[in-house]
Amino acid sequence: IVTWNTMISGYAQVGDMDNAFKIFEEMGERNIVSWNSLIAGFLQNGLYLDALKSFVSMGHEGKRPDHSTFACGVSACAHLAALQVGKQIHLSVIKSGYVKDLFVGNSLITMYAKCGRIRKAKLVFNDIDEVDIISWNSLIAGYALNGYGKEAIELFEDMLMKGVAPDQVTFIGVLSACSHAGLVSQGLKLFKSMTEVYTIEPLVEHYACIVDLLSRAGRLKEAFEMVTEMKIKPN
RNA sequence: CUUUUUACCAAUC
Repeated sequence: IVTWNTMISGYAQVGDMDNAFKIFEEMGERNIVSWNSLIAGFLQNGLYLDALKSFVSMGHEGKRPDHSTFACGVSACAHLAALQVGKQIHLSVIKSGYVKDLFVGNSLITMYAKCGRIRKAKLVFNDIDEVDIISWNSLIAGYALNGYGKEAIELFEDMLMKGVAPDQVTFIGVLSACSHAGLVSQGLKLFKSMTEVYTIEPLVEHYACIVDLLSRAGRLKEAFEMVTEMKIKPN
């Protein structure tokens, strides 16, 4: 079974979900990891509906999801903005006792945030005993997505005060928040601190946030200069 | 052997 499972995730990692699924169907006996590998594979390849369908099929076959399955199922709902299904899965998470799992908690934050339920996302965050960088990043990105620039920055500052070191994903979140909320000088300041204080090399995503920030503010000349002068190849 | 967070644009809701 382990060999078959490894093949499923191997195919998934190279983006070949047709063969991953073929292997899954052909194997005689499956365990929870077989299902998780398939569902995670769909998720990683952007096939969210297939991920969710597989999550449901698994239940129909009488298999109980574990923390990984739930994290993936909730994440699929997040990407699909499937709030009703997401809430249902949240209920079964509670019933099955996986509500304390960080991976599950973090995916719930994202799910509620992507469904526009930012207050609920914050509640889930607050309910987690020991949040990690992913929890912070998830909620910050959630605020950004929903246009709450000030809150995103406040959360970022809370994070720093708790001694958590931001990473590149954190900055994608805060910079995107600044762009959506029109916080131009804040955004530029954060971008500067990212490289100078936190010594994080900007990715194309960070430049995109700044170009977006400047462009939305009507500062097209500076936006253009940012594109032409950026250290990496623009996409 | 499997898990959660990651920008812009367009489309959809």
